[in-house]
Amino acid sequence: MDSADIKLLKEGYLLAALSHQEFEEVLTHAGVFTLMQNECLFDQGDPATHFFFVLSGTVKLCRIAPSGEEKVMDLVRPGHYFAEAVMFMGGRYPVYARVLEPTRLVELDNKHFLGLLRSNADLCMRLMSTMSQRIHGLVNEIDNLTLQSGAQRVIGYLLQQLPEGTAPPSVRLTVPKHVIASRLGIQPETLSRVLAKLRGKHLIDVHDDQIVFNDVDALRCLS
Amino acid sequence: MDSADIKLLKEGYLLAALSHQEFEEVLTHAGVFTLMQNECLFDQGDPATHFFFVLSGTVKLCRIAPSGEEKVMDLVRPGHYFAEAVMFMGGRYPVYARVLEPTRLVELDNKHFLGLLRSNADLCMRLMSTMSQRIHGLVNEIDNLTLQSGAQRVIGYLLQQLPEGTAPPSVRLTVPKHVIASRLGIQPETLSRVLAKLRGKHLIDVHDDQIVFNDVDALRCLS
DNA sequence: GGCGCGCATTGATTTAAGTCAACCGGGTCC
DNA sequence: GGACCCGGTTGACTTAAATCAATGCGCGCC
Repeated sequence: MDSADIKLLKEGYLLAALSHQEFEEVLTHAGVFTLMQNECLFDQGDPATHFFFVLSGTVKLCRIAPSGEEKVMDLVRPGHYFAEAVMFMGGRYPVYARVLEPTRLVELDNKHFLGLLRSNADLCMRLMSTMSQRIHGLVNEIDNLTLQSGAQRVIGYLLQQLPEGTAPPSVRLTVPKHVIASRLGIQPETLSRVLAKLRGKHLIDVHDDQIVFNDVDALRCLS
Repeated sequence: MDSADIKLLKEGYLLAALSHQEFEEVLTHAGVFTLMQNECLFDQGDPATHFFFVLSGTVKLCRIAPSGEEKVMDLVRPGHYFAEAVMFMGGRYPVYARVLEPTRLVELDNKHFLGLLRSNADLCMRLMSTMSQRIHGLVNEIDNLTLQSGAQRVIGYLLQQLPEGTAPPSVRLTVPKHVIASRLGIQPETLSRVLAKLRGKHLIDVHDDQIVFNDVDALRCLS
């Protein structure tokens, strides 16, 4: 773990609650490692012993239906945690985790971290805050899935990816399109058609994984 | 608040972490009141100042789409909390709350409770545990919405309502059917048709809000 | 180069669920 | 009693999205 990594981890919202000494202690209980493209971190149902922080790369969290098809529940990017809530459900990961590209991760030991939580109210507050945000995100997700059309979800997703103040406004899709489709709860074909339609209306231009927005406001009011 | 109420509240998982003295103090900051059928507790977007515990009755938590249609996010029954995660999102309720029948509630003051959390690690642990369960529930919900058919969701819901070891196995729908439909993300007509179909296959019998299961195992393997 | 493979796109078709409309039975109110 | 409303059911029809199938394209590999 180089100094940039440590900086990223330390500045992540959660651990900012720790004193220098506590942070050092966390490091002694933390593992750092790299997974290669498509490697699996844990399977749905595996005993949950750690939670994770992404240093670089992308992690895909999925559910699999009995029928075999999979639904991407979340895509985790550098600077974010995942599976930290599982720590309290005592048991098993409710999703499986796989990386989409070479990905470097920090793993934090649940047992040790629970001990730390007992002695640090600030840390508790921060963890509760992140969990609460996650809940809010999931509620929004359900809202989207039940009250919005596929096209609206696509537009919402694109706008969400849009960084602040770029001109011309554009996004780069960093994950394969079929993964985005699953993330949005639609089929790849449907995603393709939605993008084609938006292109037809000259609201966006698509060049491979690069999407240029011609009229952000118009898109906003469609979502 | 009579002694049965106090017992229910005290035995609810969350507050069991409190000493007798702490519990008494919580009571001094807690309000108890009754809402009549269809009364609104808070609106989506209202500033969140309290969270709640249901003593009796049923609370409906909803989102409203721009189009005006609503999606029931959750139905909260006696012995359970709601809106406790909102406490950390600083701000506003992400759903609106309305009661389906005369309902008695305990309201707990966010500010005071946050203070209590700072001084009581056990309480933190319990709250994190309930939040984590909520997350798990929401993940399952998304799974259901994206990977299962409407019929499967109906069956799953019915089985979930089924109490342990009743013979003959049956459930009583305590909320109007159109509310259940919205809860499941389908239209009332669809719910009606699914039930009719199950009835046609002699898997269940329906008499108004009473549903008798003729073959629980067959239903289980359909869900 | 030629071959195969995976991903994306496009078209044709199917299907699950939504929409629209009619009807029924139970409750309430005049 | 009759008029009304509300919730649920059922039927006819529409529609959004899934499915199936064909094609194209980039890429690695022998």
